[in-house]
Amino acid sequence: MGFEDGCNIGLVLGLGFTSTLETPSKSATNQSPKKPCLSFEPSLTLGFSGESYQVLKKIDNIKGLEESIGADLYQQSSPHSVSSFSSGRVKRERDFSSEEVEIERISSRASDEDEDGLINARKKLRLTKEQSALLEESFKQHSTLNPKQKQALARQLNLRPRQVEVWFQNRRARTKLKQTEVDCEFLKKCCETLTDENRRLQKELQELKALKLAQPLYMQMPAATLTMCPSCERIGGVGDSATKTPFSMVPKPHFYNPFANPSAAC
DNA sequence: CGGGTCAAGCGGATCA
DNA sequence: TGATCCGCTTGACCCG
Repeated sequence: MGFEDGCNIGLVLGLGFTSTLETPSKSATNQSPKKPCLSFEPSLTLGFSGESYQVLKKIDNIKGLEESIGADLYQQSSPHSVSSFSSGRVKRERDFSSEEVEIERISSRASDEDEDGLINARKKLRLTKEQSALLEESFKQHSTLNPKQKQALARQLNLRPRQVEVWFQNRRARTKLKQTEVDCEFLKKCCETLTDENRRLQKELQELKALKLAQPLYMQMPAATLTMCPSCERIGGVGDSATKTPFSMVPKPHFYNPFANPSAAC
Protein backbone atom coordinates (compact mmCIF):
# COMPACT_ATOMS: atom_id res chain seq x y z
CA MET A 1 0.00 0.00 0.00
CA GLY A 2 1.08 3.51 -0.67
CA PHE A 3 0.73 4.39 2.96
CA GLU A 4 3.48 2.02 3.95
CA ASP A 5 5.67 3.27 1.16
CA GLY A 6 5.24 6.80 2.32
CA CYS A 7 6.04 5.90 5.88
CA ASN A 8 9.42 4.46 5.19
CA ILE A 9 11.12 7.46 6.72
CA GLY A 10 12.13 6.18 10.07
CA LEU A 11 9.46 8.08 11.90
CA VAL A 12 6.91 6.73 14.31
CA LEU A 13 3.41 7.99 14.06
CA GLY A 14 1.00 8.00 16.93
CA LEU A 15 -2.40 9.18 16.02
CA GLY A 16 -5.84 8.84 17.50
CA PHE A 17 -9.32 9.69 16.48
CA THR A 18 -11.94 11.16 18.65
CA SER A 19 -13.93 13.58 16.67
CA THR A 20 -15.38 11.14 14.23
CA LEU A 21 -17.03 8.93 16.78
CA GLU A 22 -20.02 9.65 18.86
CA THR A 23 -21.68 7.63 21.54
CA PRO A 24 -25.15 6.56 20.60
CA SER A 25 -28.04 7.04 22.91
CA LYS A 26 -28.52 3.94 24.98
CA SER A 27 -31.91 4.93 26.22
CA ALA A 28 -33.76 2.99 23.61
CA THR A 29 -31.51 -0.01 23.34
CA ASN A 30 -30.14 -2.71 25.52
CA GLN A 31 -27.15 -3.35 23.36
CA SER A 32 -23.58 -3.52 24.45
CA PRO A 33 -22.34 -0.11 25.56
CA LYS A 34 -18.92 -0.66 24.07
CA LYS A 35 -20.13 -0.05 20.55
CA PRO A 36 -19.38 3.42 19.24
CA CYS A 37 -21.77 5.00 16.85
CA LEU A 38 -19.97 6.43 13.91
CA SER A 39 -21.18 9.80 12.85
CA PHE A 40 -20.25 9.03 9.32
CA GLU A 41 -23.31 8.71 7.24
CA PRO A 42 -22.77 7.04 3.90
CA SER A 43 -25.81 7.16 1.78
CA LEU A 44 -27.49 4.06 0.57
CA THR A 45 -29.35 4.25 -2.63
CA LEU A 46 -31.40 1.54 -4.10
CA GLY A 47 -32.61 1.99 -7.58
CA PHE A 48 -35.74 0.51 -8.83
CA SER A 49 -35.03 -2.40 -11.04
CA GLY A 50 -37.19 -4.81 -12.82
CA GLU A 51 -36.50 -7.24 -10.06
CA SER A 52 -37.71 -4.86 -7.39
CA TYR A 53 -40.86 -4.41 -9.31
CA GLN A 54 -41.25 -8.15 -9.47
CA VAL A 55 -40.74 -8.41 -5.76
CA LEU A 56 -43.49 -5.93 -5.12
CA LYS A 57 -45.76 -7.72 -7.46
CA LYS A 58 -45.11 -10.99 -5.72
CA ILE A 59 -45.74 -9.43 -2.37
CA ASP A 60 -49.08 -8.31 -3.61
CA ASN A 61 -49.79 -11.74 -4.88
CA ILE A 62 -49.32 -13.38 -1.52
CA LYS A 63 -51.22 -10.84 0.50
CA GLY A 64 -54.22 -13.09 0.55
CA LEU A 65 -52.15 -15.96 1.82
CA GLU A 66 -50.83 -13.79 4.63
CA GLU A 67 -54.32 -12.90 5.75
CA SER A 68 -55.42 -16.49 5.67
CA ILE A 69 -52.53 -17.61 7.84
CA GLY A 70 -53.10 -15.07 10.55
CA ALA A 71 -51.78 -11.90 12.01
CA ASP A 72 -49.12 -13.60 14.11
CA LEU A 73 -47.44 -14.80 10.94
CA TYR A 74 -47.12 -11.38 9.44
CA GLN A 75 -43.63 -12.06 8.21
CA GLN A 76 -44.84 -14.70 5.91
CA SER A 77 -45.98 -12.00 3.55
CA SER A 78 -42.61 -10.35 3.62
CA PRO A 79 -40.26 -10.13 0.70
CA HIS A 80 -38.49 -12.98 2.36
CA SER A 81 -41.19 -15.20 1.09
CA VAL A 82 -40.01 -14.18 -2.30
CA SER A 83 -36.40 -14.40 -1.30
CA SER A 84 -36.30 -17.35 0.99
CA PHE A 85 -33.18 -18.71 -0.53
CA SER A 86 -31.82 -21.56 1.48
CA SER A 87 -29.72 -22.48 -1.54
CA GLY A 88 -29.05 -25.91 -0.23
CA ARG A 89 -26.93 -24.65 2.67
CA VAL A 90 -27.59 -25.66 6.23
CA LYS A 91 -30.18 -23.39 7.72
CA ARG A 92 -28.97 -21.31 10.60
CA GLU A 93 -31.85 -22.08 12.89
CA ARG A 94 -30.15 -20.81 16.03
CA ASP A 95 -30.87 -17.32 14.85
CA PHE A 96 -34.55 -17.87 14.89
CA SER A 97 -37.03 -18.07 17.66
CA SER A 98 -39.52 -20.89 17.46
CA GLU A 99 -41.95 -18.48 15.88
CA GLU A 100 -39.41 -17.45 13.31
CA VAL A 101 -38.56 -21.05 12.53
CA GLU A 102 -42.20 -21.72 11.93
CA ILE A 103 -42.42 -18.67 9.73
CA GLU A 104 -39.34 -19.78 7.87
CA ARG A 105 -40.79 -23.21 7.36
CA ILE A 106 -44.04 -21.90 6.00
CA SER A 107 -42.51 -19.18 3.90
CA SER A 108 -40.07 -21.60 2.37
CA ARG A 109 -43.01 -23.54 1.17
CA ALA A 110 -44.22 -20.49 -0.68
CA SER A 111 -40.84 -19.47 -2.01
CA ASP A 112 -39.00 -22.61 -2.91
CA GLU A 113 -41.12 -22.95 -5.95
CA ASP A 114 -41.39 -19.94 -8.15
CA GLU A 115 -43.37 -19.66 -11.31
CA ASP A 116 -40.63 -21.43 -13.21
CA GLY A 117 -40.87 -24.37 -10.91
CA LEU A 118 -37.29 -24.01 -9.72
CA ILE A 119 -36.61 -25.55 -6.36
CA ASN A 120 -34.33 -23.92 -3.78
CA ALA A 121 -33.12 -21.26 -6.18
CA ARG A 122 -31.34 -18.63 -4.14
CA LYS A 123 -32.70 -15.28 -5.11
CA LYS A 124 -31.36 -12.01 -3.93
CA LEU A 125 -33.63 -9.82 -1.94
CA ARG A 126 -33.58 -6.17 -2.88
CA LEU A 127 -35.11 -3.97 -0.29
CA THR A 128 -37.54 -1.40 -1.57
CA LYS A 129 -36.84 2.31 -1.29
CA GLU A 130 -39.34 2.60 1.49
CA GLN A 131 -37.80 -0.26 3.43
CA SER A 132 -34.30 1.12 3.01
CA ALA A 133 -35.38 4.60 4.02
CA LEU A 134 -37.04 3.37 7.17
CA LEU A 135 -34.08 1.20 8.06
CA GLU A 136 -31.73 4.12 7.50
CA GLU A 137 -33.88 6.33 9.65
CA SER A 138 -33.85 3.77 12.39
CA PHE A 139 -30.11 3.30 12.05
CA LYS A 140 -29.58 7.02 12.52
CA GLN A 141 -31.36 6.81 15.83
CA HIS A 142 -29.48 3.78 17.07
CA SER A 143 -27.02 1.58 15.24
CA THR A 144 -28.06 -1.48 17.18
CA LEU A 145 -31.47 -2.87 17.98
CA ASN A 146 -32.88 -4.66 20.95
CA PRO A 147 -35.22 -7.58 20.26
CA LYS A 148 -38.37 -5.51 20.69
CA GLN A 149 -37.16 -2.83 18.34
CA LYS A 150 -36.16 -5.49 15.88
CA GLN A 151 -39.56 -7.11 16.05
CA ALA A 152 -41.35 -3.80 15.68
CA LEU A 153 -39.24 -2.75 12.76
CA ALA A 154 -39.67 -6.09 11.06
CA ARG A 155 -43.41 -5.87 11.52
CA GLN A 156 -43.41 -2.36 10.13
CA LEU A 157 -41.33 -3.32 7.13
CA ASN A 158 -42.96 -6.65 6.46
CA LEU A 159 -39.62 -8.33 6.90
CA ARG A 160 -38.41 -11.11 9.14
CA PRO A 161 -36.59 -9.98 12.29
CA ARG A 162 -33.58 -11.86 11.04
CA GLN A 163 -33.57 -9.73 7.89
CA VAL A 164 -33.67 -6.56 9.94
CA GLU A 165 -30.86 -7.87 12.09
CA VAL A 166 -28.76 -8.73 9.04
CA TRP A 167 -29.39 -5.34 7.51
CA PHE A 168 -28.15 -3.63 10.67
CA GLN A 169 -25.10 -5.85 10.83
CA ASN A 170 -24.19 -5.15 7.23
CA ARG A 171 -24.93 -1.48 7.72
CA ARG A 172 -22.54 -1.29 10.68
CA ALA A 173 -19.93 -3.10 8.65
CA ARG A 174 -20.27 -0.65 5.79
CA THR A 175 -20.04 2.28 8.17
CA LYS A 176 -16.93 0.86 9.74
CA LEU A 177 -15.35 0.21 6.37
CA LYS A 178 -16.08 3.76 5.27
CA GLN A 179 -14.65 5.17 8.46
CA THR A 180 -11.55 3.04 8.02
CA GLU A 181 -11.09 4.48 4.57
CA VAL A 182 -11.43 8.00 5.95
CA ASP A 183 -8.91 7.23 8.71
CA CYS A 184 -6.54 5.80 6.16
CA GLU A 185 -6.70 8.94 4.06
CA PHE A 186 -6.09 11.06 7.12
CA LEU A 187 -3.06 9.00 8.11
CA LYS A 188 -1.71 9.25 4.60
CA LYS A 189 -1.86 13.02 4.81
CA CYS A 190 -0.20 12.96 8.22
CA CYS A 191 2.54 10.77 6.82
CA GLU A 192 3.10 13.16 3.94
CA THR A 193 3.31 16.11 6.32
CA LEU A 194 5.80 14.33 8.55
CA THR A 195 7.83 13.28 5.54
CA ASP A 196 8.10 16.88 4.44
CA GLU A 197 9.01 17.96 7.95
CA ASN A 198 11.64 15.26 8.17
CA ARG A 199 13.08 16.31 4.84
CA ARG A 200 13.23 19.92 5.97
CA LEU A 201 14.97 19.02 9.22
CA GLN A 202 17.48 16.82 7.42
CA LYS A 203 18.32 19.69 5.12
CA GLU A 204 18.72 22.02 8.06
CA LEU A 205 21.00 19.52 9.73
CA GLN A 206 23.16 19.34 6.64
CA GLU A 207 23.46 23.10 6.59
CA LEU A 208 24.47 23.12 10.22
CA LYS A 209 27.10 20.48 9.61
CA ALA A 210 28.50 22.40 6.67
CA LEU A 211 28.60 25.56 8.72
CA LYS A 212 30.34 23.76 11.53
CA LEU A 213 33.08 22.57 9.22
CA ALA A 214 33.62 26.11 8.03
CA GLN A 215 34.15 27.39 11.56
CA PRO A 216 37.52 27.74 13.30
CA LEU A 217 38.55 24.80 15.41
CA TYR A 218 37.78 26.40 18.72
CA MET A 219 34.25 26.96 17.64
CA GLN A 220 33.69 23.40 16.53
CA MET A 221 32.00 22.39 19.70
CA PRO A 222 28.50 21.23 20.23
CA ALA A 223 26.26 24.14 20.99
CA ALA A 224 25.17 22.53 24.19
CA THR A 225 28.72 22.50 25.59
CA LEU A 226 29.97 25.74 24.13
CA THR A 227 30.34 27.97 27.12
CA MET A 228 33.28 30.17 26.27
CA CYS A 229 32.83 33.49 24.57
CA PRO A 230 35.15 33.53 21.53
CA SER A 231 35.79 37.24 21.77
CA CYS A 232 36.32 37.87 25.45
CA GLU A 233 37.27 34.25 26.23
CA ARG A 234 35.20 34.21 29.33
CA ILE A 235 33.79 30.87 30.40
CA GLY A 236 30.14 30.88 31.12
CA GLY A 237 28.01 28.37 33.00
CA VAL A 238 25.29 26.39 31.34
CA GLY A 239 22.60 26.89 33.89
CA ASP A 240 22.51 30.69 34.01
CA SER A 241 22.61 31.32 30.34
CA ALA A 242 19.62 33.62 30.38
CA THR A 243 21.37 36.23 32.43
CA LYS A 244 25.12 36.01 32.13
CA THR A 245 26.55 33.68 29.56
CA PRO A 246 27.29 34.94 26.12
CA PHE A 247 26.47 31.55 24.66
CA SER A 248 23.49 29.49 25.43
CA MET A 249 21.74 26.40 24.28
CA VAL A 250 19.30 26.92 21.55
CA PRO A 251 15.96 25.73 22.86
CA LYS A 252 14.66 24.78 19.47
CA PRO A 253 16.57 23.19 16.64
CA HIS A 254 16.52 26.35 14.66
CA PHE A 255 19.50 27.54 12.76
CA TYR A 256 22.01 29.18 15.06
CA ASN A 257 24.72 31.28 13.50
CA PRO A 258 27.36 32.37 15.99
CA PHE A 259 28.64 34.93 13.54
CA ALA A 260 25.30 36.53 13.27
CA ASN A 261 25.14 36.52 17.06
CA PRO A 262 28.40 38.03 18.22
CA SER A 263 29.06 38.17 21.89
CA ALA A 264 26.95 41.20 22.41
CA ALA A 265 26.48 40.23 25.99
CA CYS A 266 30.15 40.73 26.66
C1' DC B 1 -17.71 -10.43 -18.88
C1' DG B 2 -15.50 -8.54 -14.89
C1' DG B 3 -16.13 -5.80 -11.01
C1' DG B 4 -19.14 -3.61 -7.57
C1' DT B 5 -23.01 -3.99 -4.38
C1' DC B 6 -25.52 -6.12 -0.90
C1' DA B 7 -28.44 -9.68 1.46
C1' DA B 8 -27.35 -13.56 3.82
C1' DG B 9 -24.60 -17.67 5.75
C1' DC B 10 -20.98 -19.36 8.81
C1' DG B 11 -17.77 -19.51 12.61
C1' DG B 12 -15.75 -17.48 16.53
C1' DA B 13 -15.89 -14.21 20.45
C1' DT B 14 -18.32 -12.07 24.11
C1' DC B 15 -21.63 -11.37 27.61
C1' DA B 16 -25.40 -11.94 30.88
C1' DT C 1 -25.81 -21.73 27.34
C1' DG C 2 -28.31 -18.93 24.37
C1' DA C 3 -28.34 -14.43 22.22
C1' DT C 4 -25.90 -11.21 19.73
C1' DC C 5 -22.13 -9.20 17.54
C1' DC C 6 -18.38 -9.07 14.16
C1' DG C 7 -15.32 -10.60 10.38
C1' DC C 8 -15.16 -13.08 6.47
C1' DT C 9 -17.28 -15.14 2.73
C1' DT C 10 -20.75 -16.50 -0.76
C1' DG C 11 -23.86 -15.85 -4.33
C1' DA C 12 -27.36 -13.14 -6.91
C1' DC C 13 -27.85 -9.19 -9.34
C1' DC C 14 -26.60 -4.90 -11.73
C1' DC C 15 -23.85 -2.05 -14.68
C1' DG C 16 -20.39 -0.27 -17.87
